[in-house]
Amino acid sequence: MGAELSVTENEAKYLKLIYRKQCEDFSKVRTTAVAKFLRVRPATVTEVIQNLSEKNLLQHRRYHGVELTKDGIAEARKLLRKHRILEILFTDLLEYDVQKACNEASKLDFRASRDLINAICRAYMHPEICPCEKTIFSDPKCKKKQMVGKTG
Amino acid sequence: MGAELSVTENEAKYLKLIYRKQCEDFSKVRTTAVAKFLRVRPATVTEVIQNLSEKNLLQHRRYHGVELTKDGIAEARKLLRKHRILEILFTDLLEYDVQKACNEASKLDFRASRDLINAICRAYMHPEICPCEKTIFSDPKCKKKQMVGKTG
DNA sequence: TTTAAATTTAGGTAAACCCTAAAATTCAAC
DNA sequence: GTTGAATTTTAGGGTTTACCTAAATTTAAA
Repeated sequence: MGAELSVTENEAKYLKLIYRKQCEDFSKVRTTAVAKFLRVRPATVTEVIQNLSEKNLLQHRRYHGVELTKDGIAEARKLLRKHRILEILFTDLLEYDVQKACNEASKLDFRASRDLINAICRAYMHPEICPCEKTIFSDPKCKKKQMVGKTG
Repeated sequence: MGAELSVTENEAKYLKLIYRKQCEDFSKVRTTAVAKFLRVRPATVTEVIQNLSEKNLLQHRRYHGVELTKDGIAEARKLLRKHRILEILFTDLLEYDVQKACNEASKLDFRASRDLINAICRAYMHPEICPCEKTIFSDPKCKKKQMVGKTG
């Protein structure tokens, strides 16, 4: 819970990847696999993992892999929420296919403000799954549109 | 025309600013004014200007200000097209006010792909002015939607 | 012509990412 | 159990980006 240091865009990329592998695919996160996927050297992956660990977003047992902390999971979900809401926008409004939508969303998700994402979420009636069927995490600050006039 | 080096996000910010001041407001671009606006020191502005000059995006006469080159103007317009198309999206779909739309667009414009912008452009029927009444530069690759079936 | 304001140069710092080479560790096959 | 291949980590660098301060330099207005 310590004063959380900010995450860079690159670190965010690792966080999303780790979350998806670990929490959604239930597979082990291997340094070499991550390195291959991101086209960097294993030593680079270790370094980033150590940085994320210093920011208390994951725990790292040398040679034994990583585990996201509570904060790490929360951060990853915030990022994936943004990512997936953007995917909804791109498939819906622009008729992009899933792959293309995911690609574009990856370029923008980190930069998109929480407010912007919530506005898009509202415009699309608070979707609960993204085009690839993954769950879109909710944001307590994302309010449904106010009804005007009497209810019923 | 030389093999154009890529522009960083920060340099893109300067380019947009310089274009707006010089080509749209017809006012002189002063180092100190830019520094004040971007909250950096004048020496920093000079440095960035020198980098843009090395990339052939503007000409710099020491102590006498800058002038965008053909390439610089083209690059600035590409960026401002992206910025303004995003503004259209945010004011239209999300009912953002001009100020808010501009803010959010500034965070994303540099990262948004040409293809994405053109898809949004199409979805909004190829708008020609942005919410702040500035012109949206056109992209020759941005095709109108194909009509299906017979015309007329 | 002087001098205040604006601009540029010189010489830094820090952070973000990435690398290679070498060392440490794991684990699976003997 | 030992060993050796594969994996992972450490150590020590490198580059780029983006900033800064302090000291020149240049401009332009009084």
